[in-house]
Amino acid sequence: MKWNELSTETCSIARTLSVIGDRWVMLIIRDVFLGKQNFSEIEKSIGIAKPRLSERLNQLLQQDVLEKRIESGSKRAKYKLTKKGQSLYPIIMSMVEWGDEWLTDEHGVPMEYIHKTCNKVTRAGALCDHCKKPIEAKEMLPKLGPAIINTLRNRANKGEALKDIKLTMAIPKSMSLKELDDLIA
Amino acid sequence: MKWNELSTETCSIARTLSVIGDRWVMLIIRDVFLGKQNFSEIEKSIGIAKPRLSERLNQLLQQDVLEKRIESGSKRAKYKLTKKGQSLYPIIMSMVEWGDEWLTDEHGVPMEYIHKTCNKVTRAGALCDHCKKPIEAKEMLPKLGPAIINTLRNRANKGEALKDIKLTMAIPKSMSLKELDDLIA
DNA sequence: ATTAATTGGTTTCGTTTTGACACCTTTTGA
DNA sequence: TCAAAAGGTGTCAAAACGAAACCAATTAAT
Repeated sequence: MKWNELSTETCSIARTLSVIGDRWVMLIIRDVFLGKQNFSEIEKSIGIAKPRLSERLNQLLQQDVLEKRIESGSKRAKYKLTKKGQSLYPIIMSMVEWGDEWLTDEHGVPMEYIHKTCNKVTRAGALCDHCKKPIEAKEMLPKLGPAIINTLRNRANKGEALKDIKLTMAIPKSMSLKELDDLIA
Repeated sequence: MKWNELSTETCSIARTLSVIGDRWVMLIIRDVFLGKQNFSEIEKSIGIAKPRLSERLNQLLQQDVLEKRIESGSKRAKYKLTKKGQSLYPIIMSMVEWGDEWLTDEHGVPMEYIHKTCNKVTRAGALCDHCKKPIEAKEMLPKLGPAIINTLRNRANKGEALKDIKLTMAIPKSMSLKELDDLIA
């Protein structure tokens, strides 16, 4: 698969990676969250080559993750997060969480975050939005959604064998061909 | 900055990206979560070039994210997630969440997930582990942790100007030089 | 038991992406 | 008013990449 085909996959992980699955993008987003919103601030902070930073910023503008805004009293633009960009925050925080847990050395964690709402040093947990209990892989039952069923059906109608489709898509291995067959019938 | 310097940054996001901040790694992890744990299954499912898959798998073995296990009755090894690998699940789910929200087309979401604990179709939310309320960027107050203070102090002791250190690190822009100075004193 | 197909790679090679650096124009600060 | 910094673009060599050929070990089919 090529880089630009990622965004057309019927998989939310692949689609998300088509936006942020790159060496630099998440570091840029991090900096913008931290308030570093000019070209050079970001460049110096993460040590990225200028042509690369330029490319990435334009890409993020086009994908509506960042927007360029000129504030009054200045002629220079700042890069700000759009709503879409702001909602990358849970991804950022789950990365912080994982890094804090698995990649911390004897000096302790790099940063702490105080949740102003409850005034405590907080770790963002992936909690179920219904029962508020922690979500773990083995407690989740993946179920094919409408988009993937639609894609399966289209490809089967074009004469592709179900087992070949299954091999090339992000479908739980545990799903049998019969189950898939019933779903697209 | 070069790719291999990422892991030594005093930033949990950068450190996490040194493991998963690559075109392919997260797709491999996704497949292993879905039960696709052989070389060819993964290869076919994500359409990665073989030498690349080989590289990435070895990298993940070395980083203790995956382990190679031979199950009884077979001579072929499977790639399984270690504890460290399993705890990438919140990152995966927050990516699913973002993709579902921002990159879904008219056919609806690719997959749904049922939380067996409460038996509902669930979305993983980033909730405060204290008050269980959603965490948003503007509700969080970043505070320098022990590791970053230690790094600041070391570099300042080597004669580097505080403002130059600040520029090259992931420190909130809002923090003044005076505040930093007090912290490392 | 023999053979064919599949698995899990490695090697080679041409193409693409990257980082470093020089260069340029516009904006800002002194 | 002049110098420095900001915010880029163009060039080029080095690194990373995908496609394809190849191979030994394992598994499946006969």
